[in-house]
Amino acid sequence: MLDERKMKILSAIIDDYIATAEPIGSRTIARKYHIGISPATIRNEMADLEELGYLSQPHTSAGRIPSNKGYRFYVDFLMPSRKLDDYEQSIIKRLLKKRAKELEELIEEAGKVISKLTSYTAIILGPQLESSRLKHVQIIRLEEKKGLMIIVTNYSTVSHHIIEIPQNLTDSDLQRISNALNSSLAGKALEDITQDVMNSIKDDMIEYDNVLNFLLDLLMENLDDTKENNRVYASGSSKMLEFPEFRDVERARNFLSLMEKHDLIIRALKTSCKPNNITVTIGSENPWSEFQELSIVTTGFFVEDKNLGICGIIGPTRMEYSRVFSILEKVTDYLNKAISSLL
Amino acid sequence: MLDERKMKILSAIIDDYIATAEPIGSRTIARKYHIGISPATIRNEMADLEELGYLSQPHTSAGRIPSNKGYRFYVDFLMPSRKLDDYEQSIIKRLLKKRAKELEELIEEAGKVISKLTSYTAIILGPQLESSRLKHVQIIRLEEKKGLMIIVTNYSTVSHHIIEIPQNLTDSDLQRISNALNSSLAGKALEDITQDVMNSIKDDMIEYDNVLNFLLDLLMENLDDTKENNRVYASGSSKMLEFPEFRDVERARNFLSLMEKHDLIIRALKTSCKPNNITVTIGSENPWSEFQELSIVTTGFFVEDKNLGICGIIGPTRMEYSRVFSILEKVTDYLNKAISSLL
DNA sequence: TTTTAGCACTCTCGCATAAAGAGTGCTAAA
DNA sequence: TTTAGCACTCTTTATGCGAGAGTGCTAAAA
Repeated sequence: MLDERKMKILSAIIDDYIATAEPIGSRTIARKYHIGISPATIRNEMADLEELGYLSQPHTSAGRIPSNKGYRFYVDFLMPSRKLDDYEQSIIKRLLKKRAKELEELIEEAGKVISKLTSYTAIILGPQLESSRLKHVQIIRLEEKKGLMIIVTNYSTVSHHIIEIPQNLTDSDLQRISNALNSSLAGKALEDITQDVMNSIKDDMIEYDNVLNFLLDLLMENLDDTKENNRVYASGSSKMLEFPEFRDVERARNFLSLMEKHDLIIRALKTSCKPNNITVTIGSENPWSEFQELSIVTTGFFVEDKNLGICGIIGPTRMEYSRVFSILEKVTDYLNKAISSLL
Repeated sequence: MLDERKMKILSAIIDDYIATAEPIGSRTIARKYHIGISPATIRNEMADLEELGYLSQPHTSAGRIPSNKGYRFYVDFLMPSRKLDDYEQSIIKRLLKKRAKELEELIEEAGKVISKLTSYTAIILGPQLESSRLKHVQIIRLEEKKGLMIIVTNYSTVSHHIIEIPQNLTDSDLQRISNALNSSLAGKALEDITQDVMNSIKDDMIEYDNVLNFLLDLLMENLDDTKENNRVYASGSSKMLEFPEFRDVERARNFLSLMEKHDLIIRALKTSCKPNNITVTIGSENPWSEFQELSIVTTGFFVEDKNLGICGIIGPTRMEYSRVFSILEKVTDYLNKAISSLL
């Protein structure tokens, strides 16, 4: 563990580097942060901190910048906790006031708020509907052979699928089948609706034997679609180009094309996130090379204590962690409230 | 009008500039394109072309680059028409094979194909549902006071809205109201469903007088929502950073943040597009300053001769117009077919 | 009259050199 | 243990210079 003075110096260096993106020298520390020791002493301490792996030097005669280990120590022990200012408060509060009617809207809105307030890229994953319960399923006829299968969950998400209707079914058949499906499936968690459950329905409705297989298979398929609706809401990626980290076009391009690879993002966020806490993955802590120079901050959002999705922020490792934490915390807090008031 | 030789030279310069992004000198023209005259003569012609406004010079001792007027002339008169190669053909054909079940999917897919093949940003606007016909409307109860209103058009688009259901309505009331709405509204174009039409329904169903107003207002509102579903599908904007035009981060940032301003994009595309032709708006031909350095190529896509939306490409003014035209033409051609086979 | 060769001129780009500035590490004194 | 002093390193910025590319003009050739 570092002693008091080293921590003070490390903290000052990281704060300054986050603010300026320039390597920090001993003189700067002595001048700006009044620790009461001379640059020479600070230099010695800095050499120690470098040897311990918390700092590094871009070249011999430059100042120091934090290493990933340095950021990690900062986030875990040094980072000041921070209150939201009035502006941030008011923007976040509006989230709850918007009174969105559907979950997706709300989630998208939350993403926009996060990217607006932090200037980093907001990523939201979800809603993950495995643990949601089926509220309603209905088949409506549109044409002779074409129908609409509608699946509503208790989280107020609706998904619809255009399906083919077997020839010989009348409207009242469809209604009866819908009713039967509802009475046996409504209230069940999506993840619990397995092939077995489906089979037991078949036994109850032997009258429709010939067509039911077909419809149940369709329903199963559509439920799967609904479940794995792992949508990625990304917002504010163009703002990232304002950071000096992306002054190099090649880097900017890499970042932007990474943002278009939703599978990589989903994997990285899921790996990073422990839903109940706010977690940070700093640079090379992330196992995939695409994220080496980036940090990911994530936390889960919930409904009825079930993890519904992940709120995340992707930015350069030189990130204003303190600000990001405070904002992300508050936004998910409000998002949780907004979601439960939606149901 | 330009004489034969000037056109040859202008054409050579623009072709070369589109390929290399470097100013072209008289020697290059003489060497690469065998027009059979010496650099000195070409120089004279180039000076003329500059005076006429078709070319410009970045600085005194540089080669020439095309002006907007030059590009315009090129697109209107000089541009070679071009056949698609096998690769392009096969990618586009897959569009039709995909057999998407819904219009939105299809449109999104078309956007991806365009951006993949051109490397420019694809923008698709639509579907515009004003002229679509209502195929089905239904209200389903989800809870005591909560229901789902579903609107299906003859273009197979589905939109749903969670609504509040007046207390005193039974399920069979809902069904009866749904039926009544269907029989009086189904088959009508969305744009023809006006307040007057709604009022005449009220007359037919005086029994529900007290709640009907409320539901009809909701329906009206939701129909409006459905109509103005002016979604922007943008795809491939990160690829644009590969072009030397965006080697400057500031420009790249401007471009990317423009791509996030969907209202500006909608306005620009709508202004630019004459649905029945493929149209180009080059640089400052676009009235809004944000697009000064960009060109927009657009064309409409249709269903049953009704304009359903706009397919467009946004790229630097130094765009491979010939390639873009051929691809855009073919994609909308296939898109039109795919849409009509969807119905 | 049109085309071309020749040539002086202009401007950019790359490169080397130099000076300035920032910061370090080491040594020796406080 | 801390600090002042100093030599040293490395980057950044400015400057100058030559090479290269391209032009416009003039005068000769076709």
